[in-house]
Amino acid sequence: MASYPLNKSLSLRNSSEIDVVFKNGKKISSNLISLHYLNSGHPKMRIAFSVGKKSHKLASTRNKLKRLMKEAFRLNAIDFIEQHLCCDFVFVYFGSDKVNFNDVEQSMKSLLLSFQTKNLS
RNA sequence: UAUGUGAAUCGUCUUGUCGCUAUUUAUAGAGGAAAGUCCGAACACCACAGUACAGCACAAUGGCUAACGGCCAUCGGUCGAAAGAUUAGGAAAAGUGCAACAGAAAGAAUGUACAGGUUAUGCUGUAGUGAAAUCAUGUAAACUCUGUGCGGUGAAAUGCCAUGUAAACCAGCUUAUGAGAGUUGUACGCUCGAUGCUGGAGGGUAGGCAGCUAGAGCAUAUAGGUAACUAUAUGUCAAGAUAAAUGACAAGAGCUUUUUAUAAAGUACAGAAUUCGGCUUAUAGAUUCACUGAAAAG
Repeated sequence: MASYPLNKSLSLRNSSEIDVVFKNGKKISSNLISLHYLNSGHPKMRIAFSVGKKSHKLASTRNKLKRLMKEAFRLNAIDFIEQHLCCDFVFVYFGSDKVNFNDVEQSMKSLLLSFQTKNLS
């Protein structure tokens, strides 16, 4: 199974830029995850993952959910990355604490699909 | 033996595929609590830290430690049949406050009954309530007193680089006879000192590097000590991220529960953020050692 590496250069790190995405960007959501995105004019696309502190109090569960999202994105986003979009993406998880990887992956797939169709039309 | 008590340890593992972070490109990569941020330090800056008051903490005796409000030992109190557990354990003849219920009354009080005594009252004794009833007593996890200790801030410290017209503009006040600033609550003292303070209107940054992982380090052995702990020798280097790496999937094994040897379900608490020593709280399950001998059973 081929997949695309997801390293430090692709991640969106600056907190103020993430705030900008939340404020001015558009939003799509599936059953577990929502995606905020903004055409930023930055040469590379950049991605961040976020889990709310209010809904998930323990740091370890937040950590786990972020990793699950990351993995789901990494395994399913090959076509997505090859388009070389100049966008910033922020994925926000709002589901419950107890999920397995398959659920997250399904949700991520449907989210990416809906983004594609919206973007093409 | 079960049960009980105490101390200590572990807290899933292996293989494959795909990935993440660091850099030496080959290796390494989350805990016993990484948590709470409750104490004590290292380190940094402010007079390498001053004085007085205020404030805070602690409190049997002896020891350990870099230090402590921590730990160890012993004595006393309380609980337990025992092994053991637990203990904010100085002072009430300096003063103030408080003392449920009961009781006339818990101190600006002194009632009732009986007896004694007296001309009579005051007075004396006994009874009853209560933990305590008259030179009161108890209480300091009430104020207080005594003794001892304590300067502040906290890696968002601090230093350097970059960016920004940034010492821009307007009004008022003040000023080397000292404005004002400096990290102790107040007063003093000390240091710096005109690039000052207040208001208005307007604009911009909030990024990087160091600090940042060799340390009161870890393991083993020997010696001293009842112990906490200390000394010596040998070996060893073991995460360094910053919207924050340490992951996902598949297969197998282990453990627990249910069950019919198949099989099914479960496998805690929880995620480093400058670094150490403690305390407190959360925790499925497993292991080892020492000790006790009440009731009940053999």
